[in-house]
Amino acid sequence: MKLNTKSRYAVMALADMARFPDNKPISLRDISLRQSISLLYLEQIFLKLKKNNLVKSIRGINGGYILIKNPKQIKLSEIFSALDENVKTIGCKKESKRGCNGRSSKCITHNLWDELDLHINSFFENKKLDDLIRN
Amino acid sequence: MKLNTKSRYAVMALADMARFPDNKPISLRDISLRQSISLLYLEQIFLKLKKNNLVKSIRGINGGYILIKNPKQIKLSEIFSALDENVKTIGCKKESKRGCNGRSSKCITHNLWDELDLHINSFFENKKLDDLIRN
DNA sequence: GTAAACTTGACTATTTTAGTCGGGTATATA
DNA sequence: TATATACCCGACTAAAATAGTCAAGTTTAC
Repeated sequence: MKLNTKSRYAVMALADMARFPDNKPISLRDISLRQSISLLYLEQIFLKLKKNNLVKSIRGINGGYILIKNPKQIKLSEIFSALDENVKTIGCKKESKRGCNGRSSKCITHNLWDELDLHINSFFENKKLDDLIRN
Repeated sequence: MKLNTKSRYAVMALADMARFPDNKPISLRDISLRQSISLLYLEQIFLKLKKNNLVKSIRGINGGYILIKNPKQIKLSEIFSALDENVKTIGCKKESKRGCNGRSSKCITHNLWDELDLHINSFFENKKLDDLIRN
């Protein structure tokens, strides 16, 4: 069970940005160097973050990205959903409207995964970006 | 973020078994049919469950597997660790003794993943096989 | 003795992951 | 106004993981 690198790097990168409270644009190049994340990969990640209104971009020299919201208000769950991460952590195979695993009814473990899902989502709902940088 | 099928099927299969309180051996063929899981795949899974003392096997005709412990006492965490599922849900890349992502110190998100890990593990520690079949 | 059922290791197609590549466009500053 | 910096975007790909299958057993109840 693993979260993918895109999500992890997104959190890392945004946490990196959150450390600088002034509103200057921060370039991906700087984040790349500080956090040891491939620049090209960061670009991919930030396009999604931008599309989902977590950051805004300033083009050109001295450009970069700026956090749109206050780190105290950015939930980790927002970051994951910006990256199309499965909000559902697990699911039954070939789940149709009512069935699991190709059967016609809910499988024996169906409610379990729903519960786990809630459990994990609530963790990410309650955790803010700002929580990461105060340690 | 997904749990793999081996883990899911293991829980399904054991929950299936737990529904029959008498101590008769239950064949993988029956579980396979009831839960729509490939027989060959179940065999692979049950070898691990056996090695880790969650079930015992009876060979020959009318054979099958028997739960060793009471379903009230079987934690889901035991099942996952029997299948070598990463107990750690997430980790930093190239983590060395003290560093993450190839750096010389803990990364900015390190503690976050540790916390998430605890959060998820406690869910599986507290959930018993028996909880699944009383619904 | 034979069929049901467990045992074991090796193999493999498919999918996902974790990126890279190439070719843009916008803009601050010299 | 030239140019370097930095964002923009879709397509591509090597490697790893996943989700199984296959072959060739052994054991034991009937």
